[in-house]
Amino acid sequence: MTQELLAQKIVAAAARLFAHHGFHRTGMRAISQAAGVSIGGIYHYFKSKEEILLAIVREEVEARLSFLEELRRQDLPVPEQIRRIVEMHFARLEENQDITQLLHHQWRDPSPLLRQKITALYEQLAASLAQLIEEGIAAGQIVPCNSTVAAYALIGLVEGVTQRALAGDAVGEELLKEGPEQLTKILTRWLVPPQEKEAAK
Amino acid sequence: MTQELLAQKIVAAAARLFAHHGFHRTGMRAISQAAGVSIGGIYHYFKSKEEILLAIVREEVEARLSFLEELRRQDLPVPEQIRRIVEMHFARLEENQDITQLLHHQWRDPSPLLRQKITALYEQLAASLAQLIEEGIAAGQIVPCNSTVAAYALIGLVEGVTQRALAGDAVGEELLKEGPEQLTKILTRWLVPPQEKEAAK
Amino acid sequence: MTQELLAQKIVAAAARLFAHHGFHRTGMRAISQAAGVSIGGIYHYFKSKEEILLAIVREEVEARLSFLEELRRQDLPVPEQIRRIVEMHFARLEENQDITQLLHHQWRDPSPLLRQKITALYEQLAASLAQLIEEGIAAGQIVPCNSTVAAYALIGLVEGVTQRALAGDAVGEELLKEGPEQLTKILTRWLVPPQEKEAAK
Amino acid sequence: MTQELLAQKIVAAAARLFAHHGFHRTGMRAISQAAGVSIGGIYHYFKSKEEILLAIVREEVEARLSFLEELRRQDLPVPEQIRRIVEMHFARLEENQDITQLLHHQWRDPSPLLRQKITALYEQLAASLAQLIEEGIAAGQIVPCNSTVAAYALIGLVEGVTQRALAGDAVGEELLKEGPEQLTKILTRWLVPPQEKEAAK
DNA sequence: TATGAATGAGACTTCATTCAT
DNA sequence: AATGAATGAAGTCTCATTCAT
Repeated sequence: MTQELLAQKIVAAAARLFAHHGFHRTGMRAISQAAGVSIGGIYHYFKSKEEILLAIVREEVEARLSFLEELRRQDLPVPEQIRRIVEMHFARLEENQDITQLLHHQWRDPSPLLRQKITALYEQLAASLAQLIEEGIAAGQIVPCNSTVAAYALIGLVEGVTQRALAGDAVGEELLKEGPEQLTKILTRWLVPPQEKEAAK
Repeated sequence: MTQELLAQKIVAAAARLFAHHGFHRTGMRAISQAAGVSIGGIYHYFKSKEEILLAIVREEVEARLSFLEELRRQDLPVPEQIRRIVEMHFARLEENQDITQLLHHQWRDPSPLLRQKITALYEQLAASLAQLIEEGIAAGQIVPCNSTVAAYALIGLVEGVTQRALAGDAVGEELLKEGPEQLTKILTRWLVPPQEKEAAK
Repeated sequence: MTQELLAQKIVAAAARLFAHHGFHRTGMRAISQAAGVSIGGIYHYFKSKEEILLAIVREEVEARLSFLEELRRQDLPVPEQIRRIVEMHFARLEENQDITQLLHHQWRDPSPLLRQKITALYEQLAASLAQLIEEGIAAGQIVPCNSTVAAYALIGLVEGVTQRALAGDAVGEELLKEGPEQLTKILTRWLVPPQEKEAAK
Repeated sequence: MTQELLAQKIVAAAARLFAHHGFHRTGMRAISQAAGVSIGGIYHYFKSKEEILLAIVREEVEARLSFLEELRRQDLPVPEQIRRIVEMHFARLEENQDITQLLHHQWRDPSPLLRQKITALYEQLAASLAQLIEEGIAAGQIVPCNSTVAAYALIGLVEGVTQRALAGDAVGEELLKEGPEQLTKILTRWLVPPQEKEAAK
């Protein structure tokens, strides 16, 4: 219990520091101080600095995967599901900027082995989205297209906006405010066939 | 003259190494060997390692900006311009994966000061795209929308696919092959108003 | 009782690990796992890691000292006693390579204080041997010589062979097989006066 | 030139420290200070701390090997050759205690890989001695015996005495003074056949 | 101009030891 | 008595940068 709390504190501290200063520019000393643990203490919970990053990403990916699964159980129309995914993304963004920021682009930095592991995690998200899109196509709720391309395009589309939104300046705030609505519109135009749009009205 | 050639060699070597191993994991020694210059020699052309990265990004951003400017002079319909931008992106991808890969995501790694500089460069691209979109809206060639959101969404959309495309596996090849066509379709559905689509036929 | 058993297990585990990986390269965690005790548990029986090594060496030295004492009580001719010492060394070698290996050369590794303590133990062995040799000289069973030099030469002679014998390769096996007999021959030639040799026939 | 001098200084400093405090208890910081170089500087000449030890041992082994080769060219009787080897060993001992002390027993401490490398070097010495002994046997100058056993026994015999001789106490001084003569006597009795002994008179 | 030896701060990680439970 | 989480000093090594040549 206490142990898990400590691990949580380490992860939280590391996520914040990684997001602000980057993975390499964040030292174990900084993490240990931010988490209120000794340096050695960190190594009881994580075998290495890279493992901390892996834990952060894994946690976040798994949260999203279970969100997707739960969403799917509700049997909503696929366009509505996608709308909710975008909403979730922005909601999570506001409550936890650090980790969200980390999730996407930090994984170029570490060692090849870790990059590979993180990519594998990330892939699960894309695969899950691709499957969702294919189901939508089969149900006539989404226009036929290459679902793999679409999945990565969808992820990139949302990320492209959220990344910039987190800069903390005026443009960022605009994107944060307008983002969800605008993106939903874009996605509807892109993904939903005309007759479905009519029906959606 | 010789100097500029050497600087080019340094930039090329550094770009390749940064893209493959990351900024921090690439040492000056490795760059100097790959470029065939002495370590001291590098410091005649670049004040620091970060300046090399800055030069790489600046060069690439400027190439794209001048491409955009040239494109604009041709007075094509905006959707056609966007199509060509996507094409250009993929073309450049194939001929120079390293720098393209670098352009987008490496900028989390370096120091805050450099990050800021690179972000500023990057912003120019987004601003230019946003302006193009607004012109398209004004001309009725693009559906009305928040041009800033749209610009970042557009960039992210393309990047989301190209990032994954560069992994070098089977999925990557599929994306590389299908990407341009699929993305053009997506963009047409998203950006072009129905009546224009008819006209485009 | 249970305590002593545990202490024995710790000593045995530590001896094996020290012999295989060296004193410094063996961690308390490794010892605790190999002995099936918790780290804290080890500290109930030994004040420090160095005390474990000291205990190992002390035990081994004392075993040899009592062997020597018992041998002396049997009133054998000195050359025969020496022959039995060599035999004992090789016998112990086969049944407990680890500790034998440790006994001789590990003592350079630890701290000055411990080195001194181990050296003192070791010295007892040499002194005992020197005394035996002097008795042999007095009895005319051993050629006159500097008994101190002879004692250390004798120890080194045997160790030189056994050290190499423990490498585990083909040469090692040869030495292990030929060692006792060859060494006995060498020692006879070296130590026993001609007339005694005749008598020994 | 300067470079080699610096490397020599590093080796000398490291040898002294390794001999006095042991390999593991000697830090790179200590070596750098003792050698008057920065820590980083050491790494221009040696890839790692272990490479320093390897260089020390290699140098010493090679010095002895070339001594042996040169000795052999002089076509002396084998017993005389062996006498000179013992003399050389003691002479080198007095002029460079540190390295001599290191040569023999430090190699249990480092990593398995290094231990293997050092053992291989060491083996050359033994092989060279064994060959010398076999030549002596063939020439009737040495009593027939297993030359491998004899070589390791010979090395151990000398080492056993010199190791103890280096302790710096009264016993050590005695061994240092009496050693060469006593050992030569021992070796003559051990190795030289009776008729040769007569002849040697 | 060009070199690369030298610097030394700082990186990650290990480890013997302690102590609250 | 027994545990093992926690400590933090010290370990080896890397690296961007400098400067004498």
